Amino acid sequence: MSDPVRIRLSDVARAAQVSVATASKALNGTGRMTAETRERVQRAADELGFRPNAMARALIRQRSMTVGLLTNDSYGRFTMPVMAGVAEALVDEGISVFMCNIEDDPDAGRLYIDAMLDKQVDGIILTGKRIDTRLPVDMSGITIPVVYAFTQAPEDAVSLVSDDAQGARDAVRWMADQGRQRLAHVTGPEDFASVRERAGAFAEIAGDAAPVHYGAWSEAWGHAAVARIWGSPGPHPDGIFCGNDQIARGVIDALRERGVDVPGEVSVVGFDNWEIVAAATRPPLTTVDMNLRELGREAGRLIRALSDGVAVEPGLRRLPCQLVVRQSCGGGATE
Amino acid sequence: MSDPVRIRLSDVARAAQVSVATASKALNGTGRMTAETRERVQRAADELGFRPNAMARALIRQRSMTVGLLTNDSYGRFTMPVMAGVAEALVDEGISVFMCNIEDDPDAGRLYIDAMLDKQVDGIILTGKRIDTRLPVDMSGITIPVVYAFTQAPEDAVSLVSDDAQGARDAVRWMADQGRQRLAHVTGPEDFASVRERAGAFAEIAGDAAPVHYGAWSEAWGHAAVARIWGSPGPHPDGIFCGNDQIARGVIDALRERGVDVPGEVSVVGFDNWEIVAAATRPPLTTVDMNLRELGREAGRLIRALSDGVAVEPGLRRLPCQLVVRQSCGGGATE
DNA sequence: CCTTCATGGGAAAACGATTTCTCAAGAGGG
DNA sequence: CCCTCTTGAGAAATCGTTTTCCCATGAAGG
Repeated sequence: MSDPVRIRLSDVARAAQVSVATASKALNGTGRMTAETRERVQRAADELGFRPNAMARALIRQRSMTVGLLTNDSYGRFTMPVMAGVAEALVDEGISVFMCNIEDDPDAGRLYIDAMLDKQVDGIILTGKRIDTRLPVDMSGITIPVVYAFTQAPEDAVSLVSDDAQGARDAVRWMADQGRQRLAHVTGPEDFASVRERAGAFAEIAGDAAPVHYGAWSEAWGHAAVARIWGSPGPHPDGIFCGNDQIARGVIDALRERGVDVPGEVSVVGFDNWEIVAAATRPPLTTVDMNLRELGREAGRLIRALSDGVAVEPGLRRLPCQLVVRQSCGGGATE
Repeated sequence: MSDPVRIRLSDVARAAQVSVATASKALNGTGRMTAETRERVQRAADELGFRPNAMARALIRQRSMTVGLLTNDSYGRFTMPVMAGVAEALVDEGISVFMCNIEDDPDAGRLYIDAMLDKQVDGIILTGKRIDTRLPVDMSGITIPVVYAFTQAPEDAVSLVSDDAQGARDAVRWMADQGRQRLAHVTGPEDFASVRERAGAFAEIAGDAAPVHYGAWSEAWGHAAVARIWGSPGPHPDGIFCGNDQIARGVIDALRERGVDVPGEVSVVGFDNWEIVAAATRPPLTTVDMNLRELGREAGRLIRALSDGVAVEPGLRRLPCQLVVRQSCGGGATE
């Protein structure tokens, strides 16, 4: 019941009858010694269950093997996958991640950044819920590596976003390939960069004459948009590309309520691949996945490279999105 | 452009013309010295922007001011609020949280637990997505404080869950108070402890004769349940308590499609207060909030107490849920 | 036989704080 | 005038590693 004391390197050294210096070198594969000595130390370490104290190691190596992840996405919709990717990319190196949620509070931002700096993190990844707003933190004067992932970044920073335009193009092209001729776009507020980007891509494929309806990021707006479109005269669209999955959900529900068949009469495609929404629509939603996990993985790799001193070209990197085909658009698998 | 060197305590000491020992004591408010000296050191520290190296401090104090948070809820639905609460409770003490997601992978579990131990965390909080399954990690032999929050715990552990029975009772009682007489319960799979607990509470208030329909945690099941109930003869329920918000959403949608007015003819109450679902139902959903953030806060407090050596009674603590009244049940505010 | 050199291993200085002693100086008492 | 006691401050040990020398030893070469 006594506190099972932690085994120190000196304990291993004593057990193996060598000095701590030799023990350290043996376990780290550095220094020169006979194979026999190295093995003896290894064995002793294993038997005693030695685990090096990361604090002591960090102190001398000047590397804490820790990175900070700051987000303002309290809901976790975007952050959880990014974080999973980051962790995945770094776990093999024994690097762990400190996650902090600052919810748009600049004070919390300062507080957490300071805490990270005090803890000597090797790098900071900033991530958020919106690609065109910055986290309320002042990163000037920070000398450790910083990577921006899915949040707005200064020009000269290393940053990562999803290639919304490509994703949108793929989605719209897919509808066109299904033979849809009269396409429409129902999306969120025009002041979101991702809205403009997706709308631009939509126009690129569907033509400048194809209507774009701006509104809110909600199911309610999807409903309202359908009411508006079907309420006006003229031929109705046979394909609707939605700015996100919630809007798509609203659109599909509204169409069903009007007796319009999806995907028979109208194809619908969403954006985000938010499983919980996409899988629950009737029919299940064909939508664009932003590959946030891969984005997180890349962020992790970049942070690692940077803190290893590898030169990394600054600037914005766009990572490809992927169309996930379900049934709301025809032509899909029967998932 | 040169690396703005970090200020060390020795720099402060030199600037204030005292020894590091005195500087340390001055800044920590310990030791004996004239007020003038203390202030001088303080001033020097401020001017230089001194921030103590947490690693060095942790090494000697044997406290890393860090806690680990392990979860298997990759989606973050439950973990994000818990984590926010934990961070909130600990940030004032300068304690940060290491978050790791193990997604039910025992290898990842071991890996992350070891990483936390190596990093000398002062405690570990285990949390999950389900109250009646354990995380796939072996906690035996762990000597630092452990708190279980919203996940199954050994008998003699300190653990925290939401009081689902109380939440369910409140919800059902609320429907009864609205004059609903024929109550039904549509819920998830019977092998979930929370399903049984909520169903038990339902029966307690609605009577043992009131029907309980077990199924899946999905919208689809909500639909199916309504089809089944309304498909059979006899008077239909005028109040449906649902096992979670997704089921409630399905139920409400199905009722609307049948032309049954909610809340006019039938009241519906959900469970979870998953904003994104609850706010999008038509009408907005009255539902039970599990107060996960407060649960996280309490977990943080407990971990802190434990690592301060305060004695904490082991065992299960149930934290109250709260009914959030919207419009799906009548009687509510007009939010 | 003497010099040089490679080799295995250890002593000790870091890393940046905290904490325990120790000590000089001045105050006060007899 | 001497002794004791308080007070302010510093020297040094410590936390648990890594890393840089440095030193024996024995082999090889002239």
